[in-house]
Amino acid sequence: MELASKYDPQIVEDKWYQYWTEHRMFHSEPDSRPAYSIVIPPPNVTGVLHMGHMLNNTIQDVLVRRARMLGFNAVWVPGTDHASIATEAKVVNMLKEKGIDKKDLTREEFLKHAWEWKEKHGGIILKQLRKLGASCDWDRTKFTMDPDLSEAVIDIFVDLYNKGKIYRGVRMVNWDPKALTAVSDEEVIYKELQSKLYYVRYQIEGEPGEYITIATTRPETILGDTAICMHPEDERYAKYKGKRAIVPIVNRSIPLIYDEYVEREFGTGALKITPAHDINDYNLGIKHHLETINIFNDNGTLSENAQFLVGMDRFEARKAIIPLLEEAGSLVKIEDYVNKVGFSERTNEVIEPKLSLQWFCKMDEMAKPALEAVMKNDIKFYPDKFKNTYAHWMENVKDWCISRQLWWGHRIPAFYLPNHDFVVAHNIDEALNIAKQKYPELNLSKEDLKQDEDVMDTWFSSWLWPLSVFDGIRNPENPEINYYYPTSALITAPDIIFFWVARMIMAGLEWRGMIPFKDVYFTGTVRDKLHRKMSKSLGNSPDPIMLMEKYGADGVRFGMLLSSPAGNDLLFDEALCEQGRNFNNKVWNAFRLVKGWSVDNSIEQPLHTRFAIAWMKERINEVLNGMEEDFKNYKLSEALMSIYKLVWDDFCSCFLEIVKPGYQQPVDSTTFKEITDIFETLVTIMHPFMPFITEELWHALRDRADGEALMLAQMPACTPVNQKLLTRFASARSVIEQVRHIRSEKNIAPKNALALMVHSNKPADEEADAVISKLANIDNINYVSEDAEVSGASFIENQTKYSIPLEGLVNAEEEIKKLQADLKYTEGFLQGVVKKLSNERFVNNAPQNVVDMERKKQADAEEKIRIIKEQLSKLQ
RNA sequence: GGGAGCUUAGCUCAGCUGGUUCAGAGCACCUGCCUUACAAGCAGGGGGUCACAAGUUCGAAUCUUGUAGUUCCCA
Repeated sequence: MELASKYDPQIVEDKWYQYWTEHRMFHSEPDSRPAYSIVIPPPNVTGVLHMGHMLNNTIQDVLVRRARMLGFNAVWVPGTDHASIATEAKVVNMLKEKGIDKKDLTREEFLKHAWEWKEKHGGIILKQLRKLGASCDWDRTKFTMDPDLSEAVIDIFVDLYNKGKIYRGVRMVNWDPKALTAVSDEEVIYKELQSKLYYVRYQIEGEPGEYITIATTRPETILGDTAICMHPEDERYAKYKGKRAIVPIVNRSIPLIYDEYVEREFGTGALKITPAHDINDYNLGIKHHLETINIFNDNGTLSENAQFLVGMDRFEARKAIIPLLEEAGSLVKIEDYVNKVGFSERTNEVIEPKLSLQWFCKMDEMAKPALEAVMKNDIKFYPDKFKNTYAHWMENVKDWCISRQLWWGHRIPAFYLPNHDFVVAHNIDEALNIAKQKYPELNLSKEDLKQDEDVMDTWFSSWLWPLSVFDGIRNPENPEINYYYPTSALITAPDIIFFWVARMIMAGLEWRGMIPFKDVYFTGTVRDKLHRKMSKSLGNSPDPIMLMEKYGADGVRFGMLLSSPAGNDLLFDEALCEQGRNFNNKVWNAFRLVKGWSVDNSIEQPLHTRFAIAWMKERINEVLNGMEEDFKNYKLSEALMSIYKLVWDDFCSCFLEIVKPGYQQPVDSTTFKEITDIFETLVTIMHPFMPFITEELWHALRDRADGEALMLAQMPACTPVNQKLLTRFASARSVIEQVRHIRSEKNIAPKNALALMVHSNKPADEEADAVISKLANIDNINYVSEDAEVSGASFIENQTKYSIPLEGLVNAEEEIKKLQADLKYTEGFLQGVVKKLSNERFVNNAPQNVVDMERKKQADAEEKIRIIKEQLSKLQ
């Protein structure tokens, strides 16, 4: 069969993915082997594959595939989360397009639509992951709103409530006026904005002509002002103590208060206080018993309480209030100002601080052991710089607002009674029982109980993920959770360290008394060449599916991994995938070469081949040793690079060139078998990185039975490195390079054989010489005495002089020049070494081996100088 | 405003507890090659006063301090 000279991933990749899944090779069940488990950071069910997922999931797949090949019973649990806000928004939009308004639907009707949408459009991303080669155990696919996972979430809520760690209260929350729900602190993104600082004066009550001027970025909230605050030691305002001021436009009389919270240097040193619409003002309001006037509706328009501009959007109102202030003679001036404004992570709407009744989860107690687990390295972070970030957050952790004013999600299991009390229970029956016991006199029935309308934050189910996918909440003693938990590693992005990583650790410790994972690998952010984050709005993100079609999944995986050291941002460039594709092609062509050879049992194995095979095996062993270390430290890019060089530089450029038989000549059978073994070893090592092409070649190298697969093969073990063998070969290779260098310099074609003189009395290394002869195309290696005449180009390798007789091709003057330059350099080098050695303090203080090293350098340099001088004297 | 990190060849990065590579890799670049696996290739080559300044040391890319630039996190 004729093999194409270009590798085509398209015809290979789907075939093998199907093969793996048909034989259920990704599936895992607990058994006697050690477990290796990873749970996928569940992507948003509405999501489609983007470059961040590509990076993240490629890494997970590499780790899982490698673990499998190291003899672990490896499982990678896939799934999605229900993404309350995003999904609900999608469903609302879809309904809108159909002419249906969410307001006209009951909760049940809406949820029916939402589930339909989820079944039809949700989870595309999981299908896309297959294209990447992800070896997820698809039989275990989970969704955060599956019945079992949902039950676990309710259990946890009830448990925490009963422990007093969940409470309900009125607090200032981050309100998203577009999604019409509260969001947690972590879901607010602060951005710097160019805005304005408005200076407005308030008349002092009963003092005509006396004013206090404040500065604000939000003049529309003046309508809700209930105080003005100044620093108690600010002399400018001391005279107003006990007085009141008049709020412009609404003409409300408000107190002047004094608090050290105020920064005297900022603005005018006088601060207007709107307790309903700013967290700091809110705290001051509590402290000074101020009135709270909420002037906004939930959607961000002004309410009746504002009295003016009622119904107008807050940003419109900010403009519209200016003429009103001017009219009232209150506007002093407007300055440009840069400030930070919070935006909703999901909707990108400006967050409105809002007082509302929400459910909160207490964090401080749970945070303590979770912090300790990371600080004590029970859980290791890669890279460990994220420990700092983690510690800082954990030490300053605030209670978690877990209620969302949405329908899509886990409904809060709180049931309200006619007397305004409530009970928390797993279901309405249990709630009724509890309520009856508490209030026997009320004679309650189910109809009297009203369940809370809100759902929980999506992260309130995700934080249970490592436990709940193995049913570890409902059945804490089941064999699966006992076997797979704690998971081996978590691969995630640093931007969800608080959302998710920290809370999973808390949950693991709270409900299982055990950390949820041993290692956390933080990937970098995928950015474009201009260092910009990839985003839909910028349109700078390539479509991963298209990329895989263009370069092959293996090529893209290679490209993603190669330049993504842990925690470092990946500046994505298609050229990286191209490099991956080229590498695949290289491997493919190496296979074509070997495949094309005929085998002859009757011929002997040549000397150079024997040496090359011994060396190649040792090089592989060396790389395996290095990779073990790399994986221990999650240096995947370095592991991959070492394979890349092993395959390309050592195996293809060097090894195959040595063992390659002459044109249309056969190869001996011993060599052929050894080469096949080596090739097989190489694809085995490469497999976790490039599963498709390696599986294809593994099957092409030898006949395999149905059901056999490389992905189930064992990774070769490594042994201590035979450095001597490697050095011997490296020296031969260096001679080859120098001969080639001379060829290149003198324009001697590779096909013209040369003779090589070795000026040495040492015994010949026949194997090495055979290799040199083959690769440098030397037809004659002669050992001559050290001081024999040199009639051509020469070089020194490892204290030995080599020369190539080149009649008429060598210009003596040029040779002299080169030698003189070399001499000058070596003498300078020697001088430095001698200086060091003549420094008594160095000789006395430096460790013995360092001093010895310097002595050896000195001896080597002296010897080299001797050889060069000798050579020069002959030429001159 | 507070905190953390980063700054090594054109680009992206390695360089562990200071003393072998007189600083490494990949890509890019330059030169010569369509050599019968591969031009998605082969062979050869050039390129960095390790951000700057001071200090500790016999010796610093590696430790300390400061300066500048940059990224991220928190408020």
